[in-house]
Amino acid sequence: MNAQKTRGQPVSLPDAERQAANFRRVREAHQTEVAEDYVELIAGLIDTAGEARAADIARRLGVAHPTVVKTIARLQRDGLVESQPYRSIFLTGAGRAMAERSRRRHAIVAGFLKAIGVSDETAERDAEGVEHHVSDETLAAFERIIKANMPE
Amino acid sequence: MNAQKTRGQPVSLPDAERQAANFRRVREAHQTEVAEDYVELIAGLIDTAGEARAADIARRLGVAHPTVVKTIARLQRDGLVESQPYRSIFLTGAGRAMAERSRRRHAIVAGFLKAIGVSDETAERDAEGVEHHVSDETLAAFERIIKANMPE
DNA sequence: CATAACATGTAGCCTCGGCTATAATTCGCA
DNA sequence: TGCGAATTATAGCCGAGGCTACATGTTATG
Repeated sequence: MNAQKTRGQPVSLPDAERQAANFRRVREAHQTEVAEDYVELIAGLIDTAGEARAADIARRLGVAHPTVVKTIARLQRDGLVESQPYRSIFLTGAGRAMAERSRRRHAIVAGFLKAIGVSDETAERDAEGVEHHVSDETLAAFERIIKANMPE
Repeated sequence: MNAQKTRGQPVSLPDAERQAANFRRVREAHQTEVAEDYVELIAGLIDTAGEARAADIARRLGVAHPTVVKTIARLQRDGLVESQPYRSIFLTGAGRAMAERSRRRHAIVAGFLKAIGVSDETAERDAEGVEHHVSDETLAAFERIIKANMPE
């Protein structure tokens, strides 16, 4: 339990375990980041373009197409998308659900940043990175503030 | 230049390039995340415990020690830390500078979240993930709001 | 002062998410 | 209708960041 008896100072060591838990959470979040970005993008492409093609995804993400192909295979393995050789990509129910959640998060985070005076461009940029790391509690706080600043 | 002439719908395609740039930025940010976490943690350990040992870092991060050893080697290669076999770890000038920046970011993000009504625990948790993705502009907006909510 | 307990290092494995180069398909259009 | 161009797939590479198992140092203390 208490590991700092033999070497090193007593060190207070207030919350090593909690800190570790936080870092672990971030690492886990990072594992789903790519998936969230893909399904969100795929949903958007299906909406606006009628279908999601690997080449488009690669263009929008700024990566090479083989990267997309490999990632899509992973997403399919994980039950988020369906795809057959040389055909466009579809979302499964789980994929659509994840896309919806991501979309909502993204909109709230970006909207919030704009509401507190961040420029549109920066808001979009930062939202892309931040959206994967905000808890529901924080998201709710963001919504509250958006609403409060709205009616003016 | 315009790649959507032959196949696929015209698609409006408003800002594929900008979107790609945003994603690229997030990927780059992610490459420095681990480094930031390490130097920030090392700085903290040196301050509170007098020295930074690999075992402590592993405990605080919630990873196995070999992971820490390997990462420290990378950080040393990149000029952020100094370490010799079986001795504790030191920050270089660059490492200290990065640690300072990270610490400041972390404090601002966490403080901001608390200021808008997020619980302390959640604020700390979310700050850990969010801090790596907020631009200076957003950070400034956060500070403004902290200050505005302070004097009450 | 010897040794057990703990810290550190090494070897070797894995997955993810990038890449380039090359092969295979599909589709638009002449 | 058939061919060339664009798209998609495959092979094989890389580094980051995880892990376990095992080897080697260090140190506290009996």
